[in-house]
Amino acid sequence: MVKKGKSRRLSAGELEILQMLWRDGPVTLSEAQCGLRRTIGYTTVQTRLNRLVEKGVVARTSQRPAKYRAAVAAEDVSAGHLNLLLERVSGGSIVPLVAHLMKDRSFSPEEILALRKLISESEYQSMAQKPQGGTR
Amino acid sequence: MVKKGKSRRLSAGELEILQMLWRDGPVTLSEAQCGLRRTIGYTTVQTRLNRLVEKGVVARTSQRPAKYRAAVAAEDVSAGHLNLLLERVSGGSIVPLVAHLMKDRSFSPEEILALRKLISESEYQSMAQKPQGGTR
DNA sequence: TGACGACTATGACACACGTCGTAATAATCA
DNA sequence: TGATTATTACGACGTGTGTCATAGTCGTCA
Repeated sequence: MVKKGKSRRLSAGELEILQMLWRDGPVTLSEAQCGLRRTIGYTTVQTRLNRLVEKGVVARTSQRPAKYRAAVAAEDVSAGHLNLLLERVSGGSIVPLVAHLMKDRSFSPEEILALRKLISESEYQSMAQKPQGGTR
Repeated sequence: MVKKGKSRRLSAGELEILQMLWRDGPVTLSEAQCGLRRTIGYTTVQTRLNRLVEKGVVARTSQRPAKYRAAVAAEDVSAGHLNLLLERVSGGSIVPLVAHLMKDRSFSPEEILALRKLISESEYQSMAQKPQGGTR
């Protein structure tokens, strides 16, 4: 189990780095710099990466051109942020959040299907765990 | 039209204040202090609120016991954060995000229904318009 | 109208972040 | 092996945020 302990906050800029790490996998410093959308100084990237390492969310190899890789899963971080958002804004219910996500956006048939599947599965789970509703 | 312009970042602590404002409506400073989960200093709340006012996300009346109220809608802020999260973590597709939202959570039949309805509506929209996408 | 308490303005301090420059160290190659 | 280049370590600076103290202002009531 990863030592999450303090569950430090990650700032927007740190997420920016992490995002690239998730997308591109382990990279060296120079690769990291190129991988970013914006161009920021080489040592700036270095500093950010180092701070991320100190926080334990990024790991670094000791080979000479050191490689950096994300040490936390994107899902974990996003889940944390999502839950926070959920609590803060929707009072815990996901429906308004999903509504917002779907608003002004169009989806492929595959996505529609995937979403339907998610709901069906969740419904099934609910019935299995709380079987007081009986067959309806 | 509200001057949103820069759409400044809101920190976690600022969201904490905003959240209370959304929940409790216009409050005075002392009410605000009581309204927070944690107990923090009176003048700390004052400072935070003032900074929020400077940023334009909170409005303040000029009556003597000044009342503070949120000047941005919860939906706006949440939408902004959501889109960011979406871009950063799911590469733009909402399916993984929704999957995460639904994981380890159970829903009432009403919620299931609401979610289904959302999907159906979205599906209908897609078929009706067949647009070249791009919610720019 | 003067005192008391509530409200407000202002300033201060520490720490986290974003940004980078410069010095030190390792790798490479003629 | 010495010079050149890539990589790394370290430090610095400004701004934003979280935290609060203190002093000034206003309202109210005896």
